[in-house]
Amino acid sequence: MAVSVVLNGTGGRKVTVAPEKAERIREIARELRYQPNHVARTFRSGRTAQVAVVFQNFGHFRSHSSYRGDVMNGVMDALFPEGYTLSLCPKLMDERHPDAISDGRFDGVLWCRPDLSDASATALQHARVPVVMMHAPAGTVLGVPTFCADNEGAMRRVVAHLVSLGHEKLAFVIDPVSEHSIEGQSRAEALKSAARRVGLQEPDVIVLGQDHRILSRYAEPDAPHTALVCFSDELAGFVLKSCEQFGIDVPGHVSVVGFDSSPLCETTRPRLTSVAQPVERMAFEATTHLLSLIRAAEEGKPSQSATSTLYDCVLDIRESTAPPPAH
Amino acid sequence: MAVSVVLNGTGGRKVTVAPEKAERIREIARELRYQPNHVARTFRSGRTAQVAVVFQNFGHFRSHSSYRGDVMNGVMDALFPEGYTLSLCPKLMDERHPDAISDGRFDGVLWCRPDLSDASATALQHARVPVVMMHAPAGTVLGVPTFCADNEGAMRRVVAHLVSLGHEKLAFVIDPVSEHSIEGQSRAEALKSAARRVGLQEPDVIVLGQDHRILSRYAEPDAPHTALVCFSDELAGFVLKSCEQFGIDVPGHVSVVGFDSSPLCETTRPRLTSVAQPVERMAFEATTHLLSLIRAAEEGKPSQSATSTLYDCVLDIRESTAPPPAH
DNA sequence: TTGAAAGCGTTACCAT
DNA sequence: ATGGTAACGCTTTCAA
Repeated sequence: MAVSVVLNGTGGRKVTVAPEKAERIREIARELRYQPNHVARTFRSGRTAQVAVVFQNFGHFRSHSSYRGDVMNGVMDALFPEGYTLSLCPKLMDERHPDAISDGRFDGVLWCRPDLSDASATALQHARVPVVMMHAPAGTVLGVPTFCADNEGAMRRVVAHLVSLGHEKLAFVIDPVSEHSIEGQSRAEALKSAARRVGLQEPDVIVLGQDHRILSRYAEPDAPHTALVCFSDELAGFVLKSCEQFGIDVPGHVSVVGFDSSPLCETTRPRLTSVAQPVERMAFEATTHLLSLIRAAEEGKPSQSATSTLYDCVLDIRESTAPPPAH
Repeated sequence: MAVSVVLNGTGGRKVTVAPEKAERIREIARELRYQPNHVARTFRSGRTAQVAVVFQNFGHFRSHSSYRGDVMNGVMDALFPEGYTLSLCPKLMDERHPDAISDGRFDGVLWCRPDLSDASATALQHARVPVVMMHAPAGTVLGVPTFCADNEGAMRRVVAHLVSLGHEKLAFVIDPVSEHSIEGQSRAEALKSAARRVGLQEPDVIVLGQDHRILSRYAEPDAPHTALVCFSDELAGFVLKSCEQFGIDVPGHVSVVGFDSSPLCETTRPRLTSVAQPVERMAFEATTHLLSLIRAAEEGKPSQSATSTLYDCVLDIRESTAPPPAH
């Protein structure tokens, strides 16, 4: 009816309403406290103006990590000025409902969860809405653009720093959960390849579960490694704590490097040297790209081939790295 | 049709379908990659299974404060197991669209934004969905339940701590934005009343904008106050920085107390004594209550009178408080 | 310029 | 047991 035209400015822009009638409509609407029903409009138009964000390791982000906050800041900065709503949906977080992606609720999905199962991968690939991934290398899922830290470059910087201090025997430390994630594999490989580049022996990969006794040997002069490069700051934090318990001096006996350069790094003793990914910027640009894909899809444009973007990481050098012990 | 019954288990539970037909339906659905349209179901049922959270001072939460993360953790812990989706909506964050609350998209709203304008207050009161507020004293908006820190109790603890150290001249420090918020007023009043209780002179209220020169006098022996109780950790952090610039020793010349006991408190020099609110628990319980209101409304139960819950705060004593300087 | 009608996908109800 | 029909609120198209 005319009401729709007057109040919501729609109506194929071919319809005009007499000014006085329009005024009367507005008045009555005010009187009745009329609110256009957003769900009905969404239903009719097929446009939800809503974007979902899916996080990895959901429970883990209760820690002091600022990761989730950084992602959300970037996402909101991209979404809100464009009028999009951000949605965190339990079904999407749960591996068991992978095709909730395409249930019509979301115009697009930002998938920050490289630990994907086969079912999720299939669902992502067949999603009826645009999807963008963070923290996954190019081509992880066919047709899905990726925004990822340059793990190779990051590990080259880590190795350069450690080598400049005199280290030769490195190890990569990872937790059993992340071990099988794409990002975990990618960082482990990147460290190995960076070490190879400078002629170092290949770093070992240490999977560190509940039992940290393996760390106890690092006080001894014949320790197998003098520097531990950790998958995350959180893990590095646990390593520091265990070292303290075992009477191992960091960085005197062994150097420790984290990943993310979160606020946690400033609170540990010693303060933690760590790789900084520009998480907020990655999230912002990934989301912006997602919006452009959404608009293209709405205008019926053919989907372009998937792009992939790598982000340079810097090494924030703090106090947990130093020359290895002299023999 | 039968399809609805078979695939979505609905259909007034009076309808039955022959097993073989049901199987055929399922098969075809699989073949077509059929996905029930969630928007249509929402439209039809009027139930969105979506709850909105509205934050205060949106821009401010880019800081190291863990506030927003704490709230979100509590909210998600309450929502996700019940299958509700969390939504952050730019319209709700924006004062100009207050009645987006009732546009049908949300089954309920958690309003963490005591800095409300008159328009928002009216919108909250007339909302067609249940609303719950955090950080606002009882009765802030008629009919809206509140979940709030016990500012009175918190300030009594702060005063007790400072008095035990020997302080007599206190001030409340607040930024110009928070000054007019309900929570700002409430904490200022709470400090005054706590001081009065123990026979201290009434604390001054210092509104601290960009210009911190007013702090320079605290190095002098006749400084008007020996302890500054700040509205937030963030503000306290700025105070610490300015003090350092002016050569004022904290806690030697003046003691500083924050509010929130966020991770920031561990990173400042000296580490910041601060009041801890159980933000995550508050958010969890507020959200749980919201869900119960939503269910009651769905079942057509009359709305109960609004409850209000106060949360005990503890004082985390760190390094920024000490006895006042001897004259 | 205005009004009437169809349809989006789902589900509840009521005839068969 | 089965399947047809109407309705949710909105927007667009078409006819008056």
